[in-house]
Amino acid sequence: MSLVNLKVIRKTPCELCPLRPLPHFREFTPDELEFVSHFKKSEVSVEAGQIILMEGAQSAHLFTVLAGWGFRYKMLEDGRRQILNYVMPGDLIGLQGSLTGEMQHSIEALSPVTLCVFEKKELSTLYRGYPDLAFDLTWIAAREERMLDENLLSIGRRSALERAAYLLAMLAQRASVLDLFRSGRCVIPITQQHLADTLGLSIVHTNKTLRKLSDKGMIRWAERSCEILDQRGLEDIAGWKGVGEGKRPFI
Amino acid sequence: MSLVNLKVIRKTPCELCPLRPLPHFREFTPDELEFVSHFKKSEVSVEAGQIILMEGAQSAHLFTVLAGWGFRYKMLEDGRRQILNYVMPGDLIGLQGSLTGEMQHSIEALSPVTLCVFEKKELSTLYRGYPDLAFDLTWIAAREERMLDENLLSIGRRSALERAAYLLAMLAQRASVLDLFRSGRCVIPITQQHLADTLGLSIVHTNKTLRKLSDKGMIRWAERSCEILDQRGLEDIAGWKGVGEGKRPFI
DNA sequence: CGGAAAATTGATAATTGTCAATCGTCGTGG
DNA sequence: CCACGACGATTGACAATTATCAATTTTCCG
Repeated sequence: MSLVNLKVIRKTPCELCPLRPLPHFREFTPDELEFVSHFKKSEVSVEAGQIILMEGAQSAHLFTVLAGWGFRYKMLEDGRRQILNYVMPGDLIGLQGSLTGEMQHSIEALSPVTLCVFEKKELSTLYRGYPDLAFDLTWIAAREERMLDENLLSIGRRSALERAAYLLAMLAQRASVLDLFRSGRCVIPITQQHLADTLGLSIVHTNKTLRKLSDKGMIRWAERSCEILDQRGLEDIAGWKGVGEGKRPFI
Repeated sequence: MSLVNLKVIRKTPCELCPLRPLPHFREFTPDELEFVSHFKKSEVSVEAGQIILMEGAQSAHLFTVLAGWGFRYKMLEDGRRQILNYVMPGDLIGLQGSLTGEMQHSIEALSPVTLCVFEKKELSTLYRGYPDLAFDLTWIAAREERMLDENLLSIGRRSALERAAYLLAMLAQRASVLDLFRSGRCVIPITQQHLADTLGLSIVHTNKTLRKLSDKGMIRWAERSCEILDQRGLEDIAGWKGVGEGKRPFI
C-alpha cells in the first residue's frame, strides 16, 4: 500500500473548493457537483519529500491535488531518474494506474501537499452516470499527453539553455493561472537536482546553465527554490509562446 | 482542411475488421460493435510520406489506423523536429485534437496507411450511450501517456546506444503483438533520419550508434528499413523488459 | 554550533554534433 | 541500355556540448 505516510485530515466540501472559483476551471452543474462531492472520500496531507504513489503499486485511489507541488518520475535500475512532469493544484493523479492496474511511475511531494481522495472502483459509476465528467477525464489525460509532447520536444531538440528556459517558463505559466503567486513573487519550490533530472542534464551542467539565466537577471535562487523574474525573457530564449489554455475541466 | 491528399476507399465492415480477431485486443459486445460500425464513416488511404494530420489543424475527424505505420511529431520554428511516438494498426489518432480543439502535433505516414474515419461530433453520443467505450477512450489516452513516459525516460537518461536499443526493441515488440511480421522477419519501415529525430540525436551520431548494433548482429539495414535480428539482445542493452500488456481496448 | 543538503566552481574527460565528402541504391528520362 | 539526380547511408576529422571528478562554499535546520 502506498498511503503509509499520509495523514488523513478533515474534508473540505467540494462546494467550498478553493480551486473551483478560479476562472481557469470549468463550471460544474449542480448535479455534477453533488456527485463529485460524494466521489470525494476524504482528504490527506503529505509532507515535502514523501512519496505519494509508487511505481508498481496497485492503488485503490486516485487523487486531485488541492494544494502544493509534486512531481512524477521514473527510474532506471541503476538509479538514474527522469522527472516526467510536475503536478500542482487541480491536477488529477493516479488515473493511469487506475486504468491499467498498476502505477508505471512514482509521484513525490515537492512541498507539503493536500490531496482529495477518490476511489478507483467508483469510476465506473462516473462513466455510467456522468458522461460529461467522463469526457473530462479523457480530456485531462489528453492534456497530460500534450504536456509530455512538449517536454519530449524540449529534451530531444532544445539546447541546455533553451530547455531550462522552457521548463521554468512553463512552470511559471502553469502556476500563475492557478493564482499561486499571491505574494506577487513567482517562486517555484524546486532544487537544482530536480531541474537536472527533468532536463536530462547532469547537476553540474544544470547549475552552470542556470547561472547563465541568473546572470541575465531572469531568475534567482533563494531558500531552495527558484524565483522567476522575467518570464517573458525565458519564453524568448526557449522560443516558446505560452499556451493560452482557455477553461479547463477538473474533478 | 487536412484531408487533401487522402483517397477515400470502400469501407471494411467492422464486423470483418482484420484487427479485432487478434488476441491482443479486447472483445466488443454486439451492441458496441454495432455502434462502432455506425461510428465509422469511411476508410481512407494515405501514401508514405504524406501528412495525415497537421499541427494547428482543426480536424472534424479522428482515425484508427487499420494498416501501415506512421509517426507523431512536433517541430521548433527553426526546423528542428522531434518524433514523439509511432502509430501502427489499432492506434487511435487525432483524439487529442478532438478534445482540445486544435492539433498540437502532426502525424505523417511512414508507409502506405489505411485509416478508419470517425466524426468528432459523434463523440458525445459515444460518451452518453456507451460508457464502456468512453472508458476505453480514456484508457487509450492513458496508454499513450505511458508510452510517452517511457520515451521521456529514455531520451532524458539513457545513453545513445541504450536509447537506440530501447526504441528498436519497443517498436519490434509493439509490432509483434500485432502479428505484423508474417514473413517471419521483423522489419521496421523507417530511415535513420526518423530514428535520429526520435532519439534526439544527430543523424551522423545515430548512424554510428546503429553501426554498433549492426556489428553486434542485432539489427540489419536493408531497403530503407531496419530488420531486428535479436530483440532480446536489444532489450538487454536498454535494460528494459518489454511490457507484457494484456488485452487492450481499441475502437 | 554542528551537520547535512544544496549550490558552486575549475579541471578534465566523454559524449555528441557539425562539416564535408563519398558511396550505394533506385527510379526516371534520354 | 546508360546517364543522371535524389535520397539515404557511411565515414573521418574536428568542434561544441555535456558529464564526471573533486573540492569548496553556502544555506538550512535542529
